[in-house]
Amino acid sequence: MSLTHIQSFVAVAEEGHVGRAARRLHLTQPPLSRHILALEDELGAQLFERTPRGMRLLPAGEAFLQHARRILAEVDAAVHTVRGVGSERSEP
Amino acid sequence: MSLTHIQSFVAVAEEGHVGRAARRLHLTQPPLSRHILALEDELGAQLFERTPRGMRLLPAGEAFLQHARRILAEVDAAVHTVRGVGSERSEP
DNA sequence: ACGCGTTACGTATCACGTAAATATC
DNA sequence: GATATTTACGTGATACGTAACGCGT
Repeated sequence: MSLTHIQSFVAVAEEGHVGRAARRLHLTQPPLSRHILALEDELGAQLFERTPRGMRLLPAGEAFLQHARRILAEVDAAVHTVRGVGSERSEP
Repeated sequence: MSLTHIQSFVAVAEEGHVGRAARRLHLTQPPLSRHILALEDELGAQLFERTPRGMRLLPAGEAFLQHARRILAEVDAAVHTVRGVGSERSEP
């Protein structure tokens, strides 16, 4: 499991479409599709239903989405916090 | 930034020692040391003070540690949740 | 036939481990 | 000189993109 895979998952979940998500992430479809397959394989559960129109979240996917968003938010918070603390050298 | 780097950081923070953390992670020192350096580079802040006895957390490192633990806990929760939901196929 | 996701495959990048270097006591 | 981290360097694994495929409408 990697943060990249999680970001990919969230993008596909939000777009409901691998192609659009790929463009949003500045990536091509195949690697993005592989991210999702790797996640599903690692979790041992199908996260999306493949329809002719795109990708629909399954219950397991909805559950994962909530955690995925919190993970990414926490990573963001970590970065901002450290950058804040890190710049506290000598106050101007 | 990767989950591996974050795990490495937590291990070093807890052990205060790259060598011990490396053994705990079943890894050698060099890659582990590089994980920390990569994190510090990416965050633009020094996380540890290098002493002859090992590694001591700096304020920025302490701040990051809290977030790091929450990230890893959230990842764990995500995995367990999905595995739980995923096994709800047809109840036995 | 079209639009979607996936698989095949070749190449560039990344990440490891062994070995050597650097630094502090 | 011993113990700690870090850099050098060679090799195996990863991950991308292009192209070809499979499937349903």
